Amino acid sequence: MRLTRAGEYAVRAVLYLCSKEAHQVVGRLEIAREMEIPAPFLAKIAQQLARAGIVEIVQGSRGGVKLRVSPREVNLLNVVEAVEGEIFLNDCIMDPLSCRRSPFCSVYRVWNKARNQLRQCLAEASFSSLLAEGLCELPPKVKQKDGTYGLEKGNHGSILL
Amino acid sequence: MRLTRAGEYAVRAVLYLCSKEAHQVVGRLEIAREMEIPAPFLAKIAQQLARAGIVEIVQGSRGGVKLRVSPREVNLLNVVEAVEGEIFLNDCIMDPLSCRRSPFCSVYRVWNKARNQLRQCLAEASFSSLLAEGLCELPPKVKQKDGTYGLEKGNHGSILL
DNA sequence: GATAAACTGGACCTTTTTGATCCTGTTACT
DNA sequence: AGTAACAGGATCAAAAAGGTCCAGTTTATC
Repeated sequence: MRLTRAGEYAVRAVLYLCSKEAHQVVGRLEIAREMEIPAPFLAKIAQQLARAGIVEIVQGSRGGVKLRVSPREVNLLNVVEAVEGEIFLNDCIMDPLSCRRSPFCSVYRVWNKARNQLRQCLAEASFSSLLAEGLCELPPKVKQKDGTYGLEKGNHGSILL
Repeated sequence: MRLTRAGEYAVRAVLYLCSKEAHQVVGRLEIAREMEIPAPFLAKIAQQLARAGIVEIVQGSRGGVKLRVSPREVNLLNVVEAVEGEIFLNDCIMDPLSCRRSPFCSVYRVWNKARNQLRQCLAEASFSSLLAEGLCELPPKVKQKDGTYGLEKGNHGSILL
């Protein structure tokens, strides 16, 4: 009942991209370094985010990843479900046939409510709102000329979840 | 991000016990048979429920499991957390030190809200209310002389999640 | 056009978790 | 005393999580 590392890394990566200028291509190694994500693993995660239409992967020299949607249009639910698959909480909701009584079961109804509530909560958290709240930094945010928010080169973990 | 089999079985087992008369000792094999739970696995689960104070295990001949609390006093959250451990949804909430910025992180705050909401939802679902809503059966419930609700011998899955 | 930088997709690997089973010992009813 | 039933630890297989590696391909730049 918990978010996987892949899900966590995906959120970090998208958060980093959102802190950059729109449609800017960012190298995989840069994201991995700044957000403390294992670089080869990030490659897999980026592919899943690309399949979900959240990012676009640019091949070749000077390639990398760029955001395909605006930070206002993407939320925690999108990103988490892109890498973890749809959230169901339990088997009888994922596959109602796994339990013959599902539609009539009071327990089923509670889980279904819990699931809807959880997905709603994550869907309400757009990345623009997450960034607006301070980017997870201790010092007050300062917009810098490269478009990032107070991220020094080599300052690992300035944006961390 | 889903309930384990152990969690599902625990809910089934407690639901079955709640459908019996108060403090009635029910054999492990009976519960396993009626609720379609692997019997040796149920032994483990019953021990966890006992450690959590939800049931009491009666040893010796004619032994088994009995409820230690009333169906009004036990809810889905109690039972699920008894076998799965406390629900956290993600690592940074389980262990705030795993991420240096947790208290200042907007993402952390969203997950925390989601977690509280989920636990609240499960906590509101007492077993007495779950039973009141119909015990997951298709036919209207009929109280029988053995204290169960419409469970015929060998009618597997009359109470299913 | 050659080279180097960078991603692709699949294969592979290790560790942890899940989902059990089994066996010896103990408890308690008859 | 005998037997029914649980305790608790050891064990085990399958699946998922978490990652790594490599041969191949794409693209910018010299």
